Amino acid sequence: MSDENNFDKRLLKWYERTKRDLPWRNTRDPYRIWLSEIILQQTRVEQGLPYYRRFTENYPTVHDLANAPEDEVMKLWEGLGYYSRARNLHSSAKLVSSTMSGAFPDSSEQLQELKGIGPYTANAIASFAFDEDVAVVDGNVHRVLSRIFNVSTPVNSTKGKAEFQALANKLLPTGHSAEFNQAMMEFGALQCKPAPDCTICPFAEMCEAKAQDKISELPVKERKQAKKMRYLNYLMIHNGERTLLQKRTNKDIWQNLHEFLLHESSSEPAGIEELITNIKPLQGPITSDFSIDDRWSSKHILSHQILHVNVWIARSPQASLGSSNDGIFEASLDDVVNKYALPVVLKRFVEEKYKDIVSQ
DNA sequence: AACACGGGGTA
DNA sequence: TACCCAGTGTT
Repeated sequence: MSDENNFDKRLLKWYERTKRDLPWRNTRDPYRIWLSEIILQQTRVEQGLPYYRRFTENYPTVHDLANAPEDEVMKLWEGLGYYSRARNLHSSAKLVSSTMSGAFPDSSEQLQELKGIGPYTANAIASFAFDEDVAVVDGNVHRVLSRIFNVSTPVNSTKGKAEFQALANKLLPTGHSAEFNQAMMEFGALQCKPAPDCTICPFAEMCEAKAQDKISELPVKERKQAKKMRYLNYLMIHNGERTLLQKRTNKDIWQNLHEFLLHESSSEPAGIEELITNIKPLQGPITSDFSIDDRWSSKHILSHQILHVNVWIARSPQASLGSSNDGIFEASLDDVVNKYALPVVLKRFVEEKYKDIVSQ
């Protein structure tokens, strides 16, 4: 139909007039495009931009990233969230650097075999770096297509995923996937926003959702997930110079990030005694000779849970704090700030309290 | 198909 | 508060 035939021309015209100058649009290097796409998963351009600059500066090539220590990669990712992205990034960099001698797969299908690359990212890299005729479908594309063509199939259903992908592929002009995909996402990000100004929209007169006054109802997304309440109670034992630290390894939030000795509970702990009872190594190789200096509390609201974070600051007079075979180790306070990646809430704690602790 | 996974911006 | 963001991996 004619509306659909004109769609790409109208979109590209808008794009040429409105597009932002973003660094990953000025390269064809698959490595940099891949890096930008991983960073931008579920992340706004403005938030991801400084991280992209940091990574390309520290790791100009995939080999540089592959050869970096994992703790260093996690530290560069600190504060960006969804930390499995950083682990998969590093893991895939090693694979590409070694077994593929630095050359990324050049098709969407093969790209999806890499950890951290799903349908969206594979199509993005394949189109931006290799001009493959595959359409990207992300949150922006859902908004744009559901509204202009009045598609109310839930975007996160199996049927919806197939439908939006097929529609986007149909609209894509052969041989121009890179520009078209950039334009679709830019249009969703700048014009067809969750609460858009339709008075300046180039599709206003052909937009089916606008004609039916259904802009605010589209796209349709099925939701669930109630917020969970968690109490993370930390004991920070230090001697003014070093402190005890451990790395999170469970299938849970903050995997591979560092934290102090932890006792998690489902309600506010009775007191420090509860921590001392429940943190196992305290009965063993960790020194029990300490005094509580201070207590710091903070409520951290995440998308799917509310974290009550309590930190008891304990000073030990002993030169050695002890350690154990439970992955607990001594780290200098300097390294806690500069070397190890911490969850944002603990990073905030350190920033607030670091000077107090070292000056005692 | 349903969940888990972060942190920050916006209305 | 609720929703959203250049989504992916696991169960």
